[in-house]
Amino acid sequence: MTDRIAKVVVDVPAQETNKIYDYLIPDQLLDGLVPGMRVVVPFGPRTIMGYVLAIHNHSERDNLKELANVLDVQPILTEELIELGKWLSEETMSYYISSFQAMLPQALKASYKKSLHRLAPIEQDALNTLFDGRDYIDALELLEHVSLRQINEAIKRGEAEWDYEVASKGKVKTIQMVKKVGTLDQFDQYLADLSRQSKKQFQLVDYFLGLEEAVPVKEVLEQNKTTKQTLSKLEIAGCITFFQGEVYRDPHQADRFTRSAPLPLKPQQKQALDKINQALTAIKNDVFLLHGVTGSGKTEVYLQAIDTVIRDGKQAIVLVPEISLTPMMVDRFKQRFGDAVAVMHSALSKGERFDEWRKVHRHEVSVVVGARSAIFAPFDRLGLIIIDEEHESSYKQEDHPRYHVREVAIKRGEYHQCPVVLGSATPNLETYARAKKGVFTLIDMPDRINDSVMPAVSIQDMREELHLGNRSMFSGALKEAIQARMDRKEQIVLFLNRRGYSTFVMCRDCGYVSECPNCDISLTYHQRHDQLKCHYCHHQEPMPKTCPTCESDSIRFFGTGTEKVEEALNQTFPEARVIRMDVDTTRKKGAHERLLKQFDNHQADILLGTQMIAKGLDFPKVTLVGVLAADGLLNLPDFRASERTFQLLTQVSGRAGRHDLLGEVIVQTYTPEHYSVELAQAYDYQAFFNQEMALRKAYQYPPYYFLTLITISHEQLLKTEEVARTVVKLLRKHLSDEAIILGPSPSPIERIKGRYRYQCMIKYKDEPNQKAVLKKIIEHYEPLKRKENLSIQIDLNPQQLM
DNA sequence: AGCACGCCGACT
DNA sequence: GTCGGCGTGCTC
Repeated sequence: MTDRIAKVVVDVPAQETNKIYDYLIPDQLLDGLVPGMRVVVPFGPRTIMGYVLAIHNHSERDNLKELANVLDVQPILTEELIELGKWLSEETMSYYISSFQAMLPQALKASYKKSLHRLAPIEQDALNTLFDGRDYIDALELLEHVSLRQINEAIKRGEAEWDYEVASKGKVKTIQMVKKVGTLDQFDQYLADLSRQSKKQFQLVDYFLGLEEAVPVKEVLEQNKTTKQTLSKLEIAGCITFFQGEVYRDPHQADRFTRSAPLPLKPQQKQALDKINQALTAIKNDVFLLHGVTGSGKTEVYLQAIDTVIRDGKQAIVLVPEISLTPMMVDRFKQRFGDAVAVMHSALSKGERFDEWRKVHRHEVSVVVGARSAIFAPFDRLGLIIIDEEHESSYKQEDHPRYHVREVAIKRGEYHQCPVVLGSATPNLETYARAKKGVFTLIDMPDRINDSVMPAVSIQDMREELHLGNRSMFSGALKEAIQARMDRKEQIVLFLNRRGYSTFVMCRDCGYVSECPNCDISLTYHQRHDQLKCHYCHHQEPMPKTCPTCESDSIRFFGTGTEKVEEALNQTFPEARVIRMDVDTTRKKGAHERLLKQFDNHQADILLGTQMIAKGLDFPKVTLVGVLAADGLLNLPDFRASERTFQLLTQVSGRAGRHDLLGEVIVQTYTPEHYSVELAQAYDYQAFFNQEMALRKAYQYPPYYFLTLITISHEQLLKTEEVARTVVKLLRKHLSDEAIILGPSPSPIERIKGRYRYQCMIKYKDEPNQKAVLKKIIEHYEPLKRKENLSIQIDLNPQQLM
């Protein structure tokens, strides 16, 4: 007997439905249905989408319903990805459906349409006339006009029924194509019948006789300067045929890339490549940490390792942080591997993303370069996974499933027995610790390939500047350095980790600070629109002219954002051309690229920006990098603050003097004696690692302890507190005595979007019970979750403690 | 998450 | 008496 039970995960993201359902496979679908396909299934009174995880020959239950339909011709998940999805759900405590959705492009999500289907004339006149010649009415439209009762009565009388339509969201783009189908005889016959005036027809016959493959109709018309009407004559004669052909929305279509050849390698690059190649030939799933300073030539090592992989007939995934997925980076891969590369990043439209994904799915490419989600590329012969800038926080997904791409990469590496390469100048502390322990293989690349030295970093103590009477945001040294670059026609990059104009607005008379009504956070002034904005819930309000409480007019801006720096730059250096780059100036599609190109063409002298300019940029004429306030990150309530500061300062310094001109870095700070500032100045990763590890050990943080962060939120403060307290109590009771449970305490931002937030943290070394306990707690609060909109979020190995 | 069922108060 | 509010339970 054939297997006819499909094991299905249904598209309902809820605790109670987070299980695998059994369906009977009807005869007509039996042929060709395989695991990994999307299906349409009846679920209660409606019809929804689901993923087939397996096909079995028996079920624990009887009275199974039948599958309604199949949405795919080919499976969209491989056996490996099905297992990976299940693992991901368990690992992150997410629903199965959420994991599978996260692994696939948006375009493969289901779209649902509910409508009323008229089967016979309806007694109820109002309802009947509403149909007005149609047989289906959309449910939303329907309910605007008639009551549910009337509809239900019609259904009961058998005059109508609900119809649930399930379709895939994304569309495959097609264009009209034409190809030759006629025989030579047919063409001859056609020519014989033509009148001598039909010049275009003769031309077209000629054209098609010399053509073997299909061509877009548009192209034929353009090339022959004719019209569809004329072309159709040949179709009627049976010489050619029209059809809809699939095409890719290719965002890089217009670009022609000159292919690049592998560059000669320096000894340290050769050594690194050799080690990776060894693992490639041995088919071993080693994890390498490529610790190489900025400019050490990591990318060329990646490129050449991938080359080996491709020549073996295998495939490679390259992950880069979203922010550094710049055209420059993409071009480098396109130049080396041409059409063998698919690119996936968030700047693509949903359709474009879908098409890049389909290239991978059909194995038309061997390399994917992309941001986080590209780790799920449906390759079947994976030979290598590379994660560049592995310390980047964007590799952790911050909503369900809360996965870290590094862990997924290692999992896939195990399955395919392929190496994973993590690259960084400032590795994540946990990664480096694993490398030192020998879990990962450490490869050092300490030298810059062009033998240039790292730029000198000088620290400016802003407290001293203040004592000297300098109340501006530029230290004397920075001001001088900027002026010098301006005089020499060189370029400058300035970095400030805060957008907007001011960080907060305060009344000098009464101390009033404008705060967001929904979030416990002060509002940021944005000069451009003269508005106060909340960066968390996007609330905005006009800037008050006088203090709302005491009506004094001494309401002032405090703190500094990029807008204010821009203004100050224009005042201090009136001749300087400044480009400001932050979320506010790059919101529009393509703005990011445009601004960078402008700067590259030296249409500006100063590039001023937030985090987004810290990575991957490489401009030959930049000889000065200024960090306006290194303390911005340092004072955040997060145990990783020092690490982030060190990483940021090092990354930013790497932007200066990468070429023949000597670079200089100036870091302004109020805490010059902080070790992450001092050691970044000395480019001493080792010392930083040692010092930070000692602190992590003393304060019981990763990598010495694992963390779990639980955030409870609710509209009422009291309820939030109460639940948080109970959660902690339950954890204390059910976890081992070795687990350290902190809290509950208000989250660093106690209220966001009108909801109070409390958190507690578990620090542990080995807690095999933890997930089961957490699951129990979640289940216990399930009713309250539905009834009062309570939310309990669990983040295993959190990267952000906010 | 929907959706049905069922129980209660507010109306013609 | 009927309409519609929402609390409860189920979905192979």
